[in-house]
Amino acid sequence: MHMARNPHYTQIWQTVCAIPAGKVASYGQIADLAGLPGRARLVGKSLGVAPKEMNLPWFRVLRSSGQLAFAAGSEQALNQAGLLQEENVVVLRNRVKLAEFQWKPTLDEMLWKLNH
DNA sequence: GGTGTGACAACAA
DNA sequence: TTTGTTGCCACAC
Repeated sequence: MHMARNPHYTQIWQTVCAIPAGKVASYGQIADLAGLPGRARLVGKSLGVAPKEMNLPWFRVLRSSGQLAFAAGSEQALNQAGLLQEENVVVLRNRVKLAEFQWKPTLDEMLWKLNH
């Protein structure tokens, strides 16, 4: 019997869904919260393959620097910046000020996941 | 099963 | 600040 190669995508998607509107998280932070420390790149990949119907708040996931993952001025970056600004997240020069907008999950927000 | 590739992170200049 | 290097690991060929 071999497991269906479930590469933790659902775990990652769940975690991304938990980011509240108006807040952002880094790829590494999502990986950590999903129980996959050091797998930030897997987070990016899993967002890339996530079904659109899932309506994931993918745009709330940024680099650890606060930079958007897409190149400044690219269509994707402008789209992401627009979605963030709809939530009153300020994007300047393709970057979000993490000190102001980074999600800091409370203990019960983290425990919520365990009840799944 | 070897090789190249990421929507990354940390660090060095 | 910006750019390059390296570590990382699951996945697609």
